Amino acid sequence: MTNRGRGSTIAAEADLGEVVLRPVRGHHAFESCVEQLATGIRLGVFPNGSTLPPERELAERMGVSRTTLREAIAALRSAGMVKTKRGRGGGTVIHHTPAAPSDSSAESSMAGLAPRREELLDMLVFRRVVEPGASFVAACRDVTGPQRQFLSDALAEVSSARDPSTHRQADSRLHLAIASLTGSSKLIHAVTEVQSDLHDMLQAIPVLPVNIDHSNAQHEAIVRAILAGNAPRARRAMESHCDDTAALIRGLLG
Amino acid sequence: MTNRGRGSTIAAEADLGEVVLRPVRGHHAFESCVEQLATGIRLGVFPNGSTLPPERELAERMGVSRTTLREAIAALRSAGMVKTKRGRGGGTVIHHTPAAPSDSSAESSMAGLAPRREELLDMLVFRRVVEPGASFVAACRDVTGPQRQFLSDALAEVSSARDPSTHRQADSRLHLAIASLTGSSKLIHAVTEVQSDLHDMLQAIPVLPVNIDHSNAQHEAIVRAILAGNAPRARRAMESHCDDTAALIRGLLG
DNA sequence: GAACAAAGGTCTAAGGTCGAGCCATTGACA
DNA sequence: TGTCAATGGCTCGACCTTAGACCTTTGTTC
Repeated sequence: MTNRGRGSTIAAEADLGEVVLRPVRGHHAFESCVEQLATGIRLGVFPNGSTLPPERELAERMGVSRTTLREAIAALRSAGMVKTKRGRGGGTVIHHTPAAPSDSSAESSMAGLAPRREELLDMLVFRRVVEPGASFVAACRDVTGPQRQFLSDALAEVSSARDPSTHRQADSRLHLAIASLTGSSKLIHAVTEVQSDLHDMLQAIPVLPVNIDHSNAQHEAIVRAILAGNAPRARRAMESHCDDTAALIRGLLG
Repeated sequence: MTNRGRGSTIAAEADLGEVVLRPVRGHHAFESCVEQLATGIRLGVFPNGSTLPPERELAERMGVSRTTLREAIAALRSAGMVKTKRGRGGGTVIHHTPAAPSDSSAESSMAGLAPRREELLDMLVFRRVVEPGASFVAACRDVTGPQRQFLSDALAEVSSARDPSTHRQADSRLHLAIASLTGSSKLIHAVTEVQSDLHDMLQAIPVLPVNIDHSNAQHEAIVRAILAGNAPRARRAMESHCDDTAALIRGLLG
């Protein structure tokens, strides 16, 4: 496209123009807000019963007008994900609704994700780079006392989670906790995106107890390596973890 | 923020809400278009004298209305970066303007980047994850004949670049070429962003011939490892390369 | 030279988004 | 109990963005 047989003597690089240009923004501001907040809620970043920041503050942090943010919140409210109370001490309260039990057939559950197949496969590649990278960086950091506690708590929550839904959330939180230790907002964002897609997929498939046990063992290895400051081992452990999840998902996506 | 002492029994995770929420979109569509196109031009993705895709097609690929895209192009035109010709066979032609020679003092050149200091340091962390990751993935891929040629050509261009400006562009193109071998649009985008920031910095500092020689040697090692399909070595080589550039830049940013 | 095709140039109506101000409700505190 | 502060609820005008249709220019082809 960049070169169409005239004007340029360079042909080989033409492909770069193809791959570098990308949609300037996926959706409208409203949709992005809904998605970001809903993701935060589903991933358990905002625990059940907790309160969102005030609208004015949230709007500013999300770089969006209060009008738009309010529409997004209204959407969440009509979806039953939050409840709003006015007045001082009021606010928007997270109200986790138990995930509607999908029909237990893996194929039909994954069917809804079929249109996003390419995107999701791409995500798995991207994840295999950023999550191990984040583990590596986290292990290089001087992790302070409270942060060690934060990480250990997140690990304990995953291990002790009873039902699949709770486990899913705790899993996401652990991965986000690791990313947050890096202190890099770009890395954190990359992991958040990845976890959001991953969440969609893993919630759509029945995860066996055997998978969960295996996953928990890997989580422990990752956290141990990070706390020990052993960056290469942290990365390798996370790589194995990503590879195993990816294999499971690729198998189902075909 | 997420929890303010009431409503939630969980306090430790409150931080996640802080770090996960992020601006929904950096700028308006118009600004993003300008930035993306200008970046493509500066990085040499669109070689001098080449023609942009037709407006209608470009608009669609960038997910933006033709009106908006046209405004962006008008901005580039008034900045002297492109020239437009009407009629069949016409189009928007890239017109590289020689970079305005900055005053040769490194401190004063970097001064303009001071407001972005945090962002740029973050970028170096992110880069150290995504570029080695991209090299790793690229080396895992079955690189076809034309792709091998593409990569080799990009390498040759960097090595043979005469002036600093040409070298900068060829360098960016090589890194983008490696990323494009992964076939992952998320990875490509991550590398594009990183290279854009990097470009701003490296153009602001005087790069010594000694640095360029060193850099060229590293580039060759990276490309060799990728062509040989040696993923771990490709990653290690790219890590060294990133570390060296980062050390140079961190030193100047303070 | 005439017709066509491929580009950029222009216009309009409809809707999204913003920012800013003001209102309404509620709990905290003097 | 009365006042205040913090919070969500609402409205309005300005601007940005979109989608589509139509115009103009220009090279190609017959």
